[in-house]
Amino acid sequence: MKEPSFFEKVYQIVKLIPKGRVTSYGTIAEYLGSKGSARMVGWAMNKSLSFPEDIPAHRVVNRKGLLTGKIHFGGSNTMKQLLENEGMIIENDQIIDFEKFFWDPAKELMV
DNA sequence: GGTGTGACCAGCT
DNA sequence: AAGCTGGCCACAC
Repeated sequence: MKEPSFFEKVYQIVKLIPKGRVTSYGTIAEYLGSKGSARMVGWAMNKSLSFPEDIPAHRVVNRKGLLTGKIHFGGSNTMKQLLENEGMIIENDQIIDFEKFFWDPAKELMV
């Protein structure tokens, strides 16, 4: 059988993100072995919105903890609402204490 | 089948 | 110091 593509791996990682945690595109890309493919991760999220699967794309933000992808959630602050619903604080489209909520797969999955 | 794009990141000018 | 380009891989037209 075929191995999961970079694209598929991204979904696996995102779905593994625990509630109340967030991660960045570059981190996922780096974890997959392609640090420079950070763009692919975000782009994969865009497609995930069209997929019937439950991809918590709102838990994935950029390196600065900025909700760069909220625009694709409909242009509204839907992404912000989801994150706040999980117990985090968002201000000016930016996650407060981003480092504290940061979820690193390389550390969490690697035990 | 080639070109362009894409929710990024980091380095160079 | 800040702005911009390059790079990565996969999909859409």
